[in-house]
Amino acid sequence: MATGSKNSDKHKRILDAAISVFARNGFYNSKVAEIAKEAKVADGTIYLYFKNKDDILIKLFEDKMNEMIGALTTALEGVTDPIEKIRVYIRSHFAMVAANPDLMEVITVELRQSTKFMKEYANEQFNRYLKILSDMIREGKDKGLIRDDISPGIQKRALFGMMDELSLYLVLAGDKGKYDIEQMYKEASDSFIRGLTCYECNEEIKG
Amino acid sequence: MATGSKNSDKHKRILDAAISVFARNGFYNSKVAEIAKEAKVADGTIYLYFKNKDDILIKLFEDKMNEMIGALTTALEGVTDPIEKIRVYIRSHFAMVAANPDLMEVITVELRQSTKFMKEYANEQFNRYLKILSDMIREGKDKGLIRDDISPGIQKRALFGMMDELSLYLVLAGDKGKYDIEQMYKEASDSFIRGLTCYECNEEIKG
Amino acid sequence: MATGSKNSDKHKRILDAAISVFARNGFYNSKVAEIAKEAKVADGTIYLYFKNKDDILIKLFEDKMNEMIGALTTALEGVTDPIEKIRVYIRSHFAMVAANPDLMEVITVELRQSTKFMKEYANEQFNRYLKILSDMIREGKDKGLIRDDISPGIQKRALFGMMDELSLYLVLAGDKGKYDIEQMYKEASDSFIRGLTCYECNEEIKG
Amino acid sequence: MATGSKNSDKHKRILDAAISVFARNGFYNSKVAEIAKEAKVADGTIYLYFKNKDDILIKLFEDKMNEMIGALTTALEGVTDPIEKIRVYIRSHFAMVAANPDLMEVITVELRQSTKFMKEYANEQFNRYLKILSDMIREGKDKGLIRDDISPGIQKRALFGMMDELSLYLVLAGDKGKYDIEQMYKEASDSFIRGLTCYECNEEIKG
DNA sequence: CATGAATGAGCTTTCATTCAT
DNA sequence: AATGAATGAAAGCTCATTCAT
Repeated sequence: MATGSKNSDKHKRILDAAISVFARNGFYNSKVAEIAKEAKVADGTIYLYFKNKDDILIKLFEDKMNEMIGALTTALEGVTDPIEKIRVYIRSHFAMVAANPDLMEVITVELRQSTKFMKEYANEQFNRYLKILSDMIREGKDKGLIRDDISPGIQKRALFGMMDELSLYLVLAGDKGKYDIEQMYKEASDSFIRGLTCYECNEEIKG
Repeated sequence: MATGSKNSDKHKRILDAAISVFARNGFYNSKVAEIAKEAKVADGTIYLYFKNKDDILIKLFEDKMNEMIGALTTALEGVTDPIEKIRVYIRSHFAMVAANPDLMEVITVELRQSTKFMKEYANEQFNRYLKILSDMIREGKDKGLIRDDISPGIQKRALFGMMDELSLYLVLAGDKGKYDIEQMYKEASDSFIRGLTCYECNEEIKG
Repeated sequence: MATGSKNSDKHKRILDAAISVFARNGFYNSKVAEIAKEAKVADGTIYLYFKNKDDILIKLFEDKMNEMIGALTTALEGVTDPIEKIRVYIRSHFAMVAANPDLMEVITVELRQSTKFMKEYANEQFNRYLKILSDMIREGKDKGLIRDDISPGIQKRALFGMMDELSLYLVLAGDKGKYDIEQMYKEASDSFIRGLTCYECNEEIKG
Repeated sequence: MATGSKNSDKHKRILDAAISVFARNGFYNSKVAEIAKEAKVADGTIYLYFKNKDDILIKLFEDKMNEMIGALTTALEGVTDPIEKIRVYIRSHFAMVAANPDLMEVITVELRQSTKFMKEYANEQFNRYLKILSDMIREGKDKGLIRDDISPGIQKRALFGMMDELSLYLVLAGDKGKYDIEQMYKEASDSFIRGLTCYECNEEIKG
């Protein structure tokens, strides 16, 4: 009775198993039976909680994107400086990678496939996530901290693409990678922010 | 040579068909039979030119990555300024997207799936491609044009990730996108280069 | 008896639901869960009253065949003329169709499938039903009202087959049918009886 | 090379196997794999010739109904007397039963299930078949050989229903049946025709 | 070299049935 | 007796791959 999650326990177990299995094999090489086995439920049980195999992935994205948005929103609470917000985002994204490598691998690897596959579905959450990024940049522009000639709509994607690729590297390289998260955080945030902010560099670059 | 071209004709037709089919459906939802039909060859003929379905994707990457490396190398010929080289790369990458949207969609979308799937195979070409990027950055450092505290190994991925995500947007948005390639080129190159180069911004950022 | 009615209530509800569901989908396309839902009982409850899905159909036949035999017996009470008995049967059968189209659809459609499927089971009731028909015919022969060269064993099947097919038509055509029950009754009974009885026609037919 | 039916051989083998398997188990208890095994083809081969399991049954009906219509049409060639035509039909139907008991069992048993299941499909052939019967009866009326008060639309169904049920009995009883085909033919044709024709019986029946 | 009919392993999904509550 | 979540066997169908022609 302490845990009212008697049932939803299974929902979570299936989702966790799916993350692990998808990370190991990729979505298309994963078998529903393997997820069931890892979740310690019967094959059929999965279909009590999810419409079909696709639905597992979709719900996985919706769920986890929501969590990521929540975590990011929490991390940004009390941060007022837009530039600092960008740093907080980058740090928080890398922290996610360190804490949930399997999940991040799935999101990073499968979201691409799924950008098409899920055009109709989970993109909404993804767009909400991206919007947080463009909002930070837009706010920086409004406050005069970020250059006028910056387009938040382009830079949100540039930022996400950079983070996505660096995350993929971290996740796939595992412990064998040359770079640690701290170093990546520093370099990614410094250079990206410098790119958005420096007014002095103009002549140099254009000249 | 007369017959040689007859054969490679089919090889090329299969590869071109694969690009179109993979772009339309994704690798795992594409059927060998559909590729055969689009290439106007028999199903079995494909297995005279490729070991199996995976092999089509692998060879596709090797082939096209080689072409991209060649095109980029050609574009870089005569360019000596490392900073200018980065601009040339960005311009050339966007040009590829405009000229071969299907191909770029396949590479952009499937390379992720395949980074794992193809760990043993085509990565070699991909790494050669990435190395061109880190070489440009390292050269910039050596010439004092790029900051000392920049890691070419991290920045090559940051740069590729940014370009990959912007390309994906262009490719998926099609004509409906808000941004044109020219604008993206300008903004991506300016801000990325600014991020690598500006010495003056240090205090501002750190302070 | 108070609790007895509570129980048989569920038994009846399940049977009624089964009639409606089987009529709608056919036996093999009907789901136990759908019957349960329509009977407003839990899936598992069905297995307190029936051994399995097959058993529902078997009991349905036994039950309803019994009712039909009862109804027919009642209708025949006081009728002494064997020829009139045949008329009463035909009229009573069509009346069943009009009053319980779903039930008659199930019996008419599924009994075939089930003649095999139920070879061991419910045939007993069906044979009792058929026997009423042959008894009427035999009685007619004994009384000299029906021709000597008629085989009750064949004609009981001919009669049932005719009624079965006409019922099927009525049931499937619904309101859109061209013929009404009254007309069918008249034509079916007149011609069938004529076939059994006419002595004068012999030459004509044989000649 | 004599047999150009190299391929359609398989089509026929699958259909023949389906008849035998469906007759043995009924449609819904038959497995595609069992049909494949009996036809000595691979499971997948079936799907080169038929869209799905349902389609096998549908095509089976279309095919065999066509054959039956053809056989009946041939048998009727040169027969001018409508009454004789009815006899020819009855004889020809029983002959089909004797020659192809499995097929007739499938048609007889599954056509019911399928009257619903196939509402959209093969009914066309079935209706063509029925129409031959009503045409014979109508012709008899026109020539004054069949009573005025007979409805061809009702009697075609009565006739078919009678034949269908008698066939079912023959097919299911096998050799154990009490009646032989010759006897059934005589009794079914005599009494059915008497029912349609006798003018003299009127008073007797009505009175 | 080319074909495409044939193969059959393998996967998703369904659903009758069970059993802890 | 009643429930309904959970089970897992079973089967239809797909599609990469082969091979006789």
